[in-house]
Amino acid sequence: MSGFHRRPNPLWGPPSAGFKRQKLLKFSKKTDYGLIALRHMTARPGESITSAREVSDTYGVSYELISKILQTLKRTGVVASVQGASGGYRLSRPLSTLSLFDFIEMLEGPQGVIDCARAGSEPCLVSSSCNVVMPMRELNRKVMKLLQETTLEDLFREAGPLPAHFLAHPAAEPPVPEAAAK
Amino acid sequence: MSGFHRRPNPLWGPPSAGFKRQKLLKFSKKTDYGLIALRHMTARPGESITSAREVSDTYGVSYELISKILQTLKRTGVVASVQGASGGYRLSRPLSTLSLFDFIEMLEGPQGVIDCARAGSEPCLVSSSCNVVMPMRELNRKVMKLLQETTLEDLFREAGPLPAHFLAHPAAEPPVPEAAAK
DNA sequence: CTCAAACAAGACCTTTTTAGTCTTGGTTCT
DNA sequence: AGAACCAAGACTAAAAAGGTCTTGTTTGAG
Repeated sequence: MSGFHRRPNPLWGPPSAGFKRQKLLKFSKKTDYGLIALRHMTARPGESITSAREVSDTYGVSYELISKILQTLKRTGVVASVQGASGGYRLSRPLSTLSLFDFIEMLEGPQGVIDCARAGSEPCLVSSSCNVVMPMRELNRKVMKLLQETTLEDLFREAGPLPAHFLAHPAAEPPVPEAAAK
Repeated sequence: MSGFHRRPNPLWGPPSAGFKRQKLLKFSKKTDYGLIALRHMTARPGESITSAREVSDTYGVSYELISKILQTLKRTGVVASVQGASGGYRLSRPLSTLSLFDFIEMLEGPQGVIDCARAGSEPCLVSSSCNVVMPMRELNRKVMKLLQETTLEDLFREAGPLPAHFLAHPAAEPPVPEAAAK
């Protein structure tokens, strides 16, 4: 071996402050985009229907992505879809009845702090007498409770009104300088 | 050299039905193993020193992994290390002063619900007037508070005493039926 | 009655993150 | 001197997440 390759490893190594990304309670973009979409829809009381394309154009997120998310939300009964040319999505239940907990589970699957319990023969190497699982469950319960007590309405109300330029019709006047160039 | 323990390691086992993995508040194994190690150490008041090898052997987790974690914990002042043949690690502060929040941050990095900040030129597509960020921050604050209010001592106390077979000296009597074969 | 715009669904690819292994070096007790 | 530690980092493999592409169906408008 000729010498040591001293490549900087961005993960793991660096002193104390080299951390890169947040985790814990970091919802994936599904939740993120889902919230954005619902927020957008609720903020336009006049127009009860919103297309995935509109959300995609307004916020610059991938059409397919937002599409999938809205489809999931339709399956779980949060929105209803309208087929056809001038179709789209519409809220099908008041957001005051939708907890953040439920919303997240819809998009990200079952939530929990620990998943020692598995389908395999042995649940987990240490689980049979794992001293960590039990107290974690308790913590988990508390966090979940917090999420259950927060409705999307609460969340959006705290956020204040949607800025005007998000409400403008994309067709009416595109505020983005860059042309679609399609 | 036929190397190290070839344990099956079924932690995080096979894909379950439907959703594959839990997220949200799912700590990585770092936190998991870190807790196990600290728990192990606190449960043996007589023996104030514990080697990484001992933890690794007792719980069947990779020696290198647990080693790295303990090294990190040393860097952050939770444990102190003792070099040499009969060296190891020892708690260097009471766990009643260590919040779960701090512990997790030590091992996983800064925590938070949202990271709109992107590596690109713009921080985030919607961040400048994102209606979702603000209320999320509030939620985040609550969750973090919960983690801050829980100390590792609380966590372990709730868990009850460590089963006896985890306390036995590995050298004294190996409780595992399968021989090390090396 | 055709076309454009929308929903619907799923296969596929790319990147990032995580878990785990390997190597080398240094310390201290016996 | 050697065994049993800690210490630090590079490297590899596997998994997850994010994103794209493709194909099909419905429906309103011209």
